[in-house]
Amino acid sequence: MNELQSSAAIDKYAASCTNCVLPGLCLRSGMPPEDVERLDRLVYTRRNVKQGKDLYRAGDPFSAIYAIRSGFFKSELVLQDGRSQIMGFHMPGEVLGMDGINAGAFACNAVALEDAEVCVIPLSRFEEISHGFFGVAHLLHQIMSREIVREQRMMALLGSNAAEARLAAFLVDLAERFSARGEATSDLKLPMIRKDIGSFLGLKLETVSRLFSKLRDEKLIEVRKKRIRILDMAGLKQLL
Amino acid sequence: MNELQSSAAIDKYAASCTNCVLPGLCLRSGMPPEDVERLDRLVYTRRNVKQGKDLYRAGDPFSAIYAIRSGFFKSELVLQDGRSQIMGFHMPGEVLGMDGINAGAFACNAVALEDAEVCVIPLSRFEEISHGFFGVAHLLHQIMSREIVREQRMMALLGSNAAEARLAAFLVDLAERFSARGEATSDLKLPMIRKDIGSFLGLKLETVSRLFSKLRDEKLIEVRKKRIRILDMAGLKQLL
DNA sequence: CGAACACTTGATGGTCCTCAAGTCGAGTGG
DNA sequence: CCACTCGACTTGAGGACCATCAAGTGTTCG
Repeated sequence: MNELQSSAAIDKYAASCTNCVLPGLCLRSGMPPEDVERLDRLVYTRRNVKQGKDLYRAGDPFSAIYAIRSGFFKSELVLQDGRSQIMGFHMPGEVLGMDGINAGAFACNAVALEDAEVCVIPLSRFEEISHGFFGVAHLLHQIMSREIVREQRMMALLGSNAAEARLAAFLVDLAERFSARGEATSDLKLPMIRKDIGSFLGLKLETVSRLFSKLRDEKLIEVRKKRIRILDMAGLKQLL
Repeated sequence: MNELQSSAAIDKYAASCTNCVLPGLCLRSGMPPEDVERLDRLVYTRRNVKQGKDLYRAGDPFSAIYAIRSGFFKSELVLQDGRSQIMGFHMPGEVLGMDGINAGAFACNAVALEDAEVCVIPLSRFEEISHGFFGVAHLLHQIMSREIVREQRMMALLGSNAAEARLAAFLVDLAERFSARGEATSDLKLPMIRKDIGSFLGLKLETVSRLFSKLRDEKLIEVRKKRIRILDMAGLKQLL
């Protein structure tokens, strides 16, 4: 529906990868400048998503992938019985929507945890252009493969049975992803609620809360609602 | 190292997607005939892997992806402390090695559970050819996306806390994959040991054994060692 | 035939879930 | 501004489920 906006609006939100504020992340990471310029041609528009609204829902036809410019997202899988399972949290510089390529429809809901902005990369353009555009094709493969590896690590985490280790791994992972974006690595703002953390880690929200308290008692972190401060990163990593 | 074999051996094992026995699966699923012929040019050789041997190991340079012609594989992630986590089981018609694209090295060990044969699709060729070969590029994207979705479903399974449901889902998934290959859907030969099933599902081998016995007592399956017969598929699905 | 491995089954204990009560903070309307 | 409400979070008590430890059977292979 956003593709239907007026051309004035398109101009207003016209994206420019060349001038993108994201520091060498997103789709253009490691790209030579001439490729970044060509990448510009793939990106028609940006799109704003209000907190709590979704970027896409499971079953929506797969029409684009999205690069996050600002704001956190969660992706959730809704099961037949109505319960939902959090599949991951996504921060600026990361790419959303790769799960839609297979069936031609998105497999998850992508919900904004804060007011957010994304770059829209329409499907129609991207396979067409990457066809004659070697850098993009390889980059796309890398991003998809990274997604596969990320999920493999997550499966390994869920398979390991220590709840405390899972939460520690969750915090370490977030800290490293913040750090890769040049942000503070010890002072984390977690925009997601305890229930979603629990769903992601295969735990109940009460367990998550108890474990935060436990890590606090062990002097590994400080907890103030959604602000988590890491006091002893080495100690956290030792729990894995 | 297999790429170094004599040209006679190469001829002997020369693959032909056109004549492949796999019924519309593997890489060529849904491809127009002229594309299948072009696909032939990507596939240099086949390679045999003896039971218990590995096709590749974590850290090996990513030099090819592999389409399984015969035999089961498991992929395992070895953690720092030496314990290993099973990431998945793979049957003929499926593709192995997608996790290597990202870092340029494989992330998992791929181990043959039976004597097996794979088609080797060298990296050097495939990105080069898919560059000027639209059908392959799209197909590759689909296969990678399918892998992402498969792992998402697996994560959802591990997040749900019912051990019996996990094992039931495992059996249903296997039955459906056999069925997609035109094989018997109720009489399954599981080439993997209980310990690996447990690792995959986040359970201990004793629990897996107990759950097989429980499903047997509930008249949902018959258990004879590695042969599992599904007596009540609807009943199994109801456990999810 | 012996040894190593795969598997099954039992007893016990720990971890995490369930149910429940209560605090804190944000947002709303009187 | 305060009372109210609602959602997010914390903490406690009890119990279910699965892991652990252990013993024993069956199978494979040199």
